[in-house]
Amino acid sequence: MVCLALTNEGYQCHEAGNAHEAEGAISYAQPDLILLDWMMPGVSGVDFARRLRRQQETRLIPIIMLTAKSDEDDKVRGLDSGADDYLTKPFSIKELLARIRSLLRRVQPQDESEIYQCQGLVLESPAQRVLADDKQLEMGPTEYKLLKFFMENKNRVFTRGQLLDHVWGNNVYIEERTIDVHIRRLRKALEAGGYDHLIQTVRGSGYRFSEK
Amino acid sequence: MVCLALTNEGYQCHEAGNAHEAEGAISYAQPDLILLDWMMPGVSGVDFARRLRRQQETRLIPIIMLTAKSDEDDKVRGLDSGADDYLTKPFSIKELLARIRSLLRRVQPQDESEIYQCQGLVLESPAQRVLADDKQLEMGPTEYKLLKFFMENKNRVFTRGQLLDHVWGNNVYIEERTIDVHIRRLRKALEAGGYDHLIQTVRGSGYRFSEK
DNA sequence: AAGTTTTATGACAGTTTTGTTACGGGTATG
DNA sequence: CATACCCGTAACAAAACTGTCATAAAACTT
Repeated sequence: MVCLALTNEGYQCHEAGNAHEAEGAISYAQPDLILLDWMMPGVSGVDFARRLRRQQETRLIPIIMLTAKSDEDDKVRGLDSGADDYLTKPFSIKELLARIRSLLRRVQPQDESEIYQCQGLVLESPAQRVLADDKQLEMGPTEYKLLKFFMENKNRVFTRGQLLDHVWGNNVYIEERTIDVHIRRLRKALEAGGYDHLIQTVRGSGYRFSEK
Repeated sequence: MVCLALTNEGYQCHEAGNAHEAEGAISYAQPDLILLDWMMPGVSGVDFARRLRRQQETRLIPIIMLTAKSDEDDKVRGLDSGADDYLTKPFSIKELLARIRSLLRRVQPQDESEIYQCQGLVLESPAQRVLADDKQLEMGPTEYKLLKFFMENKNRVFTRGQLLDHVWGNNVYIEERTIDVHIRRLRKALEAGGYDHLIQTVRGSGYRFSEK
C-alpha cells in the first residue's frame, strides 16, 4: 500500500520483509530515507534503527518509524533509538507524505531552489550562477559544484577525499591532486570579484570555506 | 512550563511573546532549536516559520511547531511551512524532550561537538582553526594538534614523552628537546592573541595548559 | 657565588605539501 | 565536422613545516 502510494508520488521505492533483507536493499539502493516498521520478524525496528545509526554509511539517512502501538513510552523509545520521526498506525498517506517531504527538505537543504550568500558573494542555485556584488562570475560546472558544496558547509575543513566523495560522486577514481587544480580554478574565478580569500588552505588536511 | 522543564534538563532557554520579540531573541541568542506556537499574536507561527526558512542565518535551525489543533490538514501545512516536527497540545514533556533530542542529533550529526574554549581562546575542531577573541591565529599542524591535546586535558602536566606519544603517535623516534621547539612555536602563535601564558612550563616534568 | 641542570630561542637544511602552468584528450555545441 | 570548452594529469616552482643543533637564559644546588 505505502509503496504504491509513494511510487505514485514519484518516489523510487524498495521493499524488504525483515532486517536482513533491508540491510541488503539499503546497501544496494542507497536510499534517501527509510520507513521502518516497529514490528519486524526477528530483529525489531528499534534495534535495527540503532544499528543503522551506528554505521558510518547509514548514519545520516533519515528514518521514519511506523508503529501500531500508541503507548507513549514506546513513542519515546522509538525516537531515542535514532528514528527522526514516527507515525502511529493507522495513518493517512497525506500525513506520511508531508512528513517525508519535511525530512527530505532537512537532509537536502539546497533542493535546487536555494540561494547562498556570504558577504557580497551570492550563489543562486536555481539560476546556477554566481554573483559577486551583482557582477556575474564565470566558472566551469565543477567549480560551481565545488563552491556550492563549500557554501552549504561553511567553516568546515574537508579533505581532498571528502571533496571527491561529495562533489564528484562516491566512486570515482581521480587523483587527489586534481582537487588542487580545481581549487585554483575556483579561486581564479572568485578573484574577479575579490572573494578568493574565502577559499582557505588548511595545510595537511584540505580546504575550508570561511569568511574569517 | 516548557521553559522550566527544558532548563531543568540542562538546556539554555529564551522566551518570546510574539514574532517580533522572537526575532530579537533569535539573532541575539543564536539558538540550536526553536519551539514555535502555532497561535501567536500578530504574525502566525506558520508565517514566522516560513520567514525563518528564507533567511540564511536561521535556515538551518530546526523548528518544532506546537499547536492545539489536531486537524490533519493543519499538520500538513505546519510541516510544509518548514517546521521539522509538530506536536499537538496537550503533549507530554517526555515526548517533547525525545523529539528535541532527535532533532538536535540530526542537525549536528557526528560533529563531535569538539569546540574547546578557554577564556577568549577558542579551538574549533570541525573547522580546524584557533580563534583568539574572534581573530584567527596562524600555526602549523603540529602546533594545532598540540594545542588541541592540551585543551582536551587542561590543568594536567605532561612529560615530553607523554606528549610525543599522544600528539605525535606511539612509535616515533624524535628528540625530546624537539618538544621545546614546538612549545616555543605554539607560544609564539598564541602570543598574537595574548594567550601564551596558558602554556606553562613545569620544571623537571614538562608542560601544562591552565588558565591559572 | 660559582657550578650544574634545565629550558628558551634563533637559525638551518631537508622534507613535505601546496600552487601554478601547460598539455592532450574528450565532449558538447553549433 | 570544426571549434570551443572543460577535465584530469603531470611537471616544476614556491611555500610551509619539521627536526636538530648551538647557544643564551633561567632555575636550582651546593
